[in-house]
Amino acid sequence: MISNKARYAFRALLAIAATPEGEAVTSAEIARRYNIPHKFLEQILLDLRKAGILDSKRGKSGGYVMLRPSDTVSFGEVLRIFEGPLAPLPCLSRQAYRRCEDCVSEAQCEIRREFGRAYDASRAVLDTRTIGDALSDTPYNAPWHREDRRAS
Amino acid sequence: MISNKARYAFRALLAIAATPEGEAVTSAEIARRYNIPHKFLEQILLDLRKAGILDSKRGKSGGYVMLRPSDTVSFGEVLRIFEGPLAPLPCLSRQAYRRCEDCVSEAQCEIRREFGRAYDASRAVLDTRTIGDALSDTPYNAPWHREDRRAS
DNA sequence: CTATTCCCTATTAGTCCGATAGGCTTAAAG
DNA sequence: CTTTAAGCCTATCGGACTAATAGGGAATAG
Repeated sequence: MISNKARYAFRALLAIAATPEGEAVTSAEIARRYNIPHKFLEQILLDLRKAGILDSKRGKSGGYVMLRPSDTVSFGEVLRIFEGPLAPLPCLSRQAYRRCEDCVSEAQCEIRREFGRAYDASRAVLDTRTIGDALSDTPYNAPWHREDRRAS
Repeated sequence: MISNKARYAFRALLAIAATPEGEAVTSAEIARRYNIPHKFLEQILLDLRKAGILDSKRGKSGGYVMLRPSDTVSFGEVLRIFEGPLAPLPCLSRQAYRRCEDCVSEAQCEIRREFGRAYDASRAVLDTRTIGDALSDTPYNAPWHREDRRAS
């Protein structure tokens, strides 16, 4: 299960990305629409701003807007901001690699192999799909349906 | 990241499943081989026994053996014993469904849709691959390579 | 100048993780 | 029948994290 914090972040991002260009959304408005504790949401939006995803305007008629285009912000990126590394094992994380103390041989570790597969599959979605995709409901091209055009 | 507890459980299961039929493995032996705190491991093996996956023999020359064949025990099943529901959102769990309080319309929820895809992809590995597969290194048939023989 | 909105930090209750501890029960070996 | 090696069971505990709550400070439009 992902944390409430991360889920609220997605809720807010989708709302902000869905509003017309140039128009700002306030934290209070988002909190009201989705029943999110207001002060809690403020912290979350602050994190998203510090991560360079949102921009904010203070004072009356202030609020939040996207800093980067919504189709450059993947679900994986946002998730990592609030949950840390997504890898199921420390030895599978690139950004936070650690050896497992109970591992005899990483190269032959069955646990690593199987969870590596699960992680790859999960990442194929999370690191590919963006907030923009989700909003426009761009059909998801699962790898097992995807025509791979890299080669030609 | 999965918990140490779950990782130790896999380590133990793989060790037990890999020993010749009829031969029991002691918790002390496993703890020594993999640097796992012994008393902690005991609790884990107890959980696996209560879940009907392992059988145990007490007293001198006792130990643990598989109760069910190792190729009927999936990674997903074991994971659920120690981590609870694997679904990334409460509204995606069949065994522990809960509505998200910040959700306006579940049917149109973009978060649910995208995480549903990630969950499906992950489950395609975790609920398919078994301890037995992992030991024999049965090649993983990713869905995007798999020949589907259901229809004919 | 005032209302509105974002910005920042501290605190807190509760839960979970990762062990550690201590003793009880069972059973094979001598 | 005693010893010894195993599993069985419950309690406890420090530390980290989650999900808020709280209280104000700073900027800015009108």
